Formats: sequence, structure tokens, C-alpha cells
Amino acid sequence: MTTGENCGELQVALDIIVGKWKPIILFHLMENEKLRFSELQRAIPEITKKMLTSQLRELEYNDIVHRKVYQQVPPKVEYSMSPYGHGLKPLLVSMRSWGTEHLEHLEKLYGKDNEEQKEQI
Amino acid sequence: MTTGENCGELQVALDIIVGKWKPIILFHLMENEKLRFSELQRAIPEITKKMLTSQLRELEYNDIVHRKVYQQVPPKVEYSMSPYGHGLKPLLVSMRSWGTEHLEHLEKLYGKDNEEQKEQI
DNA sequence: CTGAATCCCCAGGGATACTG
DNA sequence: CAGTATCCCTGGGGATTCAG
Repeated sequence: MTTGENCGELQVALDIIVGKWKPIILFHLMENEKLRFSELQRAIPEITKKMLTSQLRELEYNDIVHRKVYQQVPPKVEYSMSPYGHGLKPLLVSMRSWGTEHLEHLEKLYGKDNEEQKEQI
Repeated sequence: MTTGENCGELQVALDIIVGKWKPIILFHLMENEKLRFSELQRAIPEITKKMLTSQLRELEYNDIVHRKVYQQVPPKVEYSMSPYGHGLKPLLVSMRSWGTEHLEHLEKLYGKDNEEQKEQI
């Protein structure tokens, strides 16, 4: 087996949770059970409808989130983690804690004002 | 605590391993102990020098990989996982296995020919 | 051999307006 | 309310060239 051969699978996993908005969307859905489209919008004020829609659609395609449409007027749509999607939570949590520790590590390396140094790359 | 508040940490973790080439670079370095610049190039033929350099620089800044320069002519540079960087391996491996399982899951959902359907999003 | 510097392109997002 | 549809712009990468 050549090295890095099965790296595509990692990429697959990344594609699910990468995207400017997917992480925050996922955390909101992890902590809130059910959220309407407008609730997600209010929770993430900077996101546009277009982006929210597309990110949710991708997550839905990957069976991470479930989309429940209430046939009524005015429309009502609820998003939630799918049963399968819950299997992603441990990974999400692990990544978040690694990120937290990494921030501290960077601080040790470069000091508190590491933002400027980051620019210099 | 408002929901999604600490999502930035997840983003931090993602920024490390995201990038078209970082995953494959990391797997090569995980499995090979030490690799020269040109060896990485040969291992990943499609990558350009520019990209390889920039991705390695970012990984180096984050103390994931170590860069050892031999002061000699012709130049020789060896890249390897840093001691700290090894702490990322479990996460990488977890993500890869999740990715593997997810591919099977998608296959169950959409069948073997899921590439076409993916286009339809 | 290991990069740095330039130029260039296009797809991923943002802003805005419209619709069932 | 929950999206589409359009237009537009930026920057992440690719190709190529130069350099120590």
C-alpha cells in the first residue's frame, strides 16, 4: 500500500464539516434538537439565506441533518441532527477540544499577540 | 452559554488540516518519518511547488511539522511530524475511519453510482 | 534542490431582489 | 416563512519563471 493512498477518506470527512458555516450550524443543531430556518438565521446573523440553504442542503444530502417540512401556510421547516448524524458528534467534540488546546499551544509558542505574527506568513 | 459560542475552536482545528493538500501531506509524513521536499513532490505528483511550500509553511507555523535544513550545496530539507504534531494523529485517523464508514453509508443511501446524484445538488 | 515571485483564472460566496 | 434567481467580486490556487 502506497503511502497516503486512503487519504481520500479523510477528505470525505472533511468535506462534510468544512465550509465557512457548517461547523457553527452543526453545533447549533447539536445543542438545540430542532431549529427552524429562521431560528438558525437569527442564531447566525452574518449568514445569508443562500449560504444557509446550501450548507443545510449538503448536510442533508450527507444524511447528517434531517429536514422536516410542515405542509402549511406560512411554511415551516425544522432542521435537526439525523440519527446517523449524531455519530458525528464525538468527532466534532474531539476536534473542538483539540482546537482549544492548540490555541493554548500557539500562545506558548508565539505569545498572546499571535495574530500579528500570523500575518507574516 | 449561547449555543455555538465555542465553535471557533473547531474552526481552528479545521484550518490546520484543511486545504487541498494538507491531509495527504500529513498522511505521508505520518507514515514516513522523514521526507525531503522532492520526495513529497514525487509522492504527490499533482501538487505544485508553490502549494507544497505554502501548505508546509502553514503546518510548520502551527508546529505540526518540523523542518530541518541541512546547510549544504545542493540544499537539502527534511520534513517530519513534530513531537507536538503527533498528537494530531489520533484525530486524523478517527476522521479517516469516519470518512470510510460514511462512504459506505452514502452507498447504502444512494447506491454505487452516487457520483451522478452528487452533481444534482 | 528548494524554494520565491508573478501573473492569471475561475469558482465559492456575498448582496440584493423576487416568489409560492 | 423559507427559500430561488442574478449579479458581482474576491482570493485561493494553478502555470510559469526566476534565484540562491
